[in-house]
Amino acid sequence: MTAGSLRDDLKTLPDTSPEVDRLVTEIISRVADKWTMLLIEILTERECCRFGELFRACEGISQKMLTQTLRAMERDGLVTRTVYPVVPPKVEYRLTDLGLGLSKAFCGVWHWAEAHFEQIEQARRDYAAKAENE
Amino acid sequence: MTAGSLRDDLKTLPDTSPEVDRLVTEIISRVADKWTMLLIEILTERECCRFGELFRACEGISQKMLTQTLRAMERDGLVTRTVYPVVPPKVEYRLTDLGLGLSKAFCGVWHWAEAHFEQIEQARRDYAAKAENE
DNA sequence: ATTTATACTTACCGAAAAGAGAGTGTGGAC
DNA sequence: GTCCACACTCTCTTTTCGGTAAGTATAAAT
Repeated sequence: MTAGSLRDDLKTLPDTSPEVDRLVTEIISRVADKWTMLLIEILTERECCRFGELFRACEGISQKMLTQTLRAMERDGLVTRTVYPVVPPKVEYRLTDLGLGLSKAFCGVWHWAEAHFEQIEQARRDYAAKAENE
Repeated sequence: MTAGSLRDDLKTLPDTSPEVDRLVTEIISRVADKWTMLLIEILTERECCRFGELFRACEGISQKMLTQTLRAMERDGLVTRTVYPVVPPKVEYRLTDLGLGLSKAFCGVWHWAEAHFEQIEQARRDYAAKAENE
């Protein structure tokens, strides 16, 4: 496929109002951050997770960020948070249908990134090499 | 479609190594920011743009951010930057095939967001209302 | 001689995000 | 009585982000 024909395909997408554009952009950048995506991935695979489980699965995250990210996802209707009134506390998270839909939509980007990350790394090396020769 | 069957679909995706996971996550969060997405959209529509044109099309952006974002995109191989040695300077940007591929992959997310932003806003209202009653 | 156009680059500053690490509540095991 | 488990929550510090505004280079137009 050439750049030209691919672009023609893309051009046929429906135009949207600038207002919707802004909303959509805001939602995407809200949702397309590192931890949110990782959590969506984990919750897609595991169905239902406790806080500590997510904490261990999401290596590198701090408790603070995990709480914050989960709260934002709950607020946006992507996950449900179920608290069991027991001691020690037990809280379960799972994706809603909305969250699963997003997970599916992201698959395209995920696949693209998987298929092309070597190209990107090569581009970065080329760029660095070019910069060095100047 | 139920949550269960949708999840089953998603589960059939190939597993990837944690290393690739990290790379892919890094690339996506690199690429999924507000300005990069907007620029990809504009360049998908307009094919070829000068700096000033992008500056005007991307309302709200500062010159600094525009330069920075374009440089990052160039570094990642998403756009080409062509400098014409004339005065006043003339520089043209256009998406590479890699950039167009990303544009296409993001369409899915874009469509999802377009189709569901009202649901998200409703979820946010519900969440705010619930928080207020406590 | 001065202004204009273009595409930056640089310096500075405040705001916002994020990490580290300690603290909290409570019931049951020891 | 003490400790542990779990899911936070709070504070403090560091890092990063992003905006403003000024500066640069140069040829042509006035």
